[in-house]
Amino acid sequence: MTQTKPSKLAELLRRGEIFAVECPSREILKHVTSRWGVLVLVALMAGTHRFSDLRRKVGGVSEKMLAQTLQCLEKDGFVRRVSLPVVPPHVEYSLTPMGEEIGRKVEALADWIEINLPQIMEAQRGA
Amino acid sequence: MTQTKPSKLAELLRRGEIFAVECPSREILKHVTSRWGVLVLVALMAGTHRFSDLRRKVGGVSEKMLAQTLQCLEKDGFVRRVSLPVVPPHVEYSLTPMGEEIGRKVEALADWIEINLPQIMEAQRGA
DNA sequence: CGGAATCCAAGATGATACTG
DNA sequence: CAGTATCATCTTGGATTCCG
Repeated sequence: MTQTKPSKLAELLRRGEIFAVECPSREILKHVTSRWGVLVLVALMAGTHRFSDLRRKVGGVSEKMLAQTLQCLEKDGFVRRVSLPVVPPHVEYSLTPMGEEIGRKVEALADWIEINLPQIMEAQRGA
Repeated sequence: MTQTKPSKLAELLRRGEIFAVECPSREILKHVTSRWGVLVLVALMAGTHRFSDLRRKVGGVSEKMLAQTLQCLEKDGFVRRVSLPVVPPHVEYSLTPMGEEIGRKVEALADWIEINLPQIMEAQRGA
């Protein structure tokens, strides 16, 4: 394997690996585009939230799924978890720099859908 | 219902309805961010594909899920299906103008992940 | 070739109860 | 408050088979 250090350009040209079954990107994509992952990222784009704040904001999420989603996003390096050692417990969640970057992409997608919802609904009927 | 025609600005400011359980956007978001929805949209960004082309390109997808995903995206108005009445059957799938728009958002997300995968993997270990 | 239909395994999600 | 643990359920996804 004569493998030179992959340049930024090479990486940019390497598109399409997501189509491969074993591509690690698929896992990340799965986390980020999961039912609650999307909403949590968008919610955190507005700033730091406590666990219960997020639970209230993201309608319909259960404690279990919120905790699980947050742990997952934290492990991927998108979410920062700060636990203040007080009683009662106080835990703050915010986006890391990477989290903000990917959050922008996700938010762009969500916003597009919200804005174009009328056209989409129309297309659904019209077709 | 004294409902004035919602201005573009009003729509832009209406962010956050996705957080509501009953928001219709959630359904669309679900279709678009589904396991195979993302990959099909990105695949179709490269141009028209036949069913079996997509099946080959999108690694790991079963016939059932591909068909289901395509129908769903077609109903939402993102995918155009053209069936040529020949034998053997020949069916072409492509993106509608709306599909291209949302496809760009999805692709941007997928590309970001692929490009930043090294950093993500590093963060996973480092954290 | 491009599906539709069926059956079944696996994983995601939810309600509830409990804990530091 | 911020979770964890457990169990029940509901949805996804895949293998297979059949059809125009």
